Amino acid sequence: MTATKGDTRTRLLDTALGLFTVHGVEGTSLQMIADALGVTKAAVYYHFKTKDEITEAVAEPALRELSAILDHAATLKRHSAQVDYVIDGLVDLIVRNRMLVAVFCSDPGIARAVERSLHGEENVMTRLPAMLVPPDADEGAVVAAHVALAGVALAGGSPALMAMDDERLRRHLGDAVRRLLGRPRRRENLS
Amino acid sequence: MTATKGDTRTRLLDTALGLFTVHGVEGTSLQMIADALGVTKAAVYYHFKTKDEITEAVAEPALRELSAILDHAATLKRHSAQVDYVIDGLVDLIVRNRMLVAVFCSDPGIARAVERSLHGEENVMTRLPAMLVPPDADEGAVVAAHVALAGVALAGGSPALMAMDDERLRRHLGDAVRRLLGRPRRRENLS
DNA sequence: GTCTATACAACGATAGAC
DNA sequence: GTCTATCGTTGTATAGAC
Repeated sequence: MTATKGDTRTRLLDTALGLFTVHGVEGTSLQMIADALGVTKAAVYYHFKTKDEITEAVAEPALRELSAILDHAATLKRHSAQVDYVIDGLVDLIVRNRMLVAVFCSDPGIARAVERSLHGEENVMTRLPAMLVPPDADEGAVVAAHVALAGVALAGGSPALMAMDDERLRRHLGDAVRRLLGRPRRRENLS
Repeated sequence: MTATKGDTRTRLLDTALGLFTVHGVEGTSLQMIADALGVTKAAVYYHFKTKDEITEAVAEPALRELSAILDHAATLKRHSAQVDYVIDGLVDLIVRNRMLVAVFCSDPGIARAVERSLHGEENVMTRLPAMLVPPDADEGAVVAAHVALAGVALAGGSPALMAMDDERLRRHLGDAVRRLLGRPRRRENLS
């Protein structure tokens, strides 16, 4: 909203994300952000009332995208189509934001941000697993879904896999999730 | 070593773990630990030179156990036997330390501790995935192993699965990892 | 050896002047 | 919208009492 009002605010978020990826959220002080922007700590506080608000704002676009994926999946009729859509969307989202995911997965601040996530709706982190398991799923399937979600997020940001290019990582992660959920693998056109 | 020397030191670690599980590592100050023990901040500082040293010491027993599992697995001849042993041991270790895993997975301090992990040996976090994939594994298998490890650790500490009893969680997590690695499931005697 | 007292720089955060 | 000044608290550090 408010159209093109954010200039310094946008610069601030870009700078913060850059510093976060280098030093981590905890390792980045408001002073560092202010110095990098050429302003004072108090100037930063004008745009954001708290440090948590900054990390929240940095992560928001990705979370909003995830929420949109879930919303659209919910409109699909067949459950298998829903699962396919969510898997593809989630994997793509993670791969596209690798560094961001890597930084935020190992930081308690982002966990807080996700908990009271977007627009007060029901939490994204509870909608996700619920969407991946069929309505009549047994306990094992629920655990498998949690392993798949946690694993794909953390592995996607893993330093050991940073060298792999997006396309290959996307395919491998998708395969892993589908195997875990006991679903047939689709579109095996390449390789 | 040094036999039964640690009284306050042990109490301190117990207290710290308790506070960590409630407020998180970052949310627990040395002051809180000192107050809970009825001593001064400086007294805490006598036993540990830094806060990182405390989190490291709290996590050390579990990391040492994990290292022992890898050491013993390395002595087994068949690769499949190694994988089976590591999976069972890792899953059991995680389930037994659920809260600890949950707390430490979302904290950058523990990541630092794990990095320069135990006794200067080669890192546990690099030995683990290497042990799970066969020597001639393709790229997809490597990614799957990372997903399995990250997923089982994070899912094991997930609040959504806290209600599940140890035995069932252990079985489901083991099944998930084996399915992800494309291995046949063993000992399906119960259920 | 174990602790208290005290101090310090840096942190997140606030109030108010320009 | 940005500043200076200041607050309380944090992690870290030293000196010295018992």
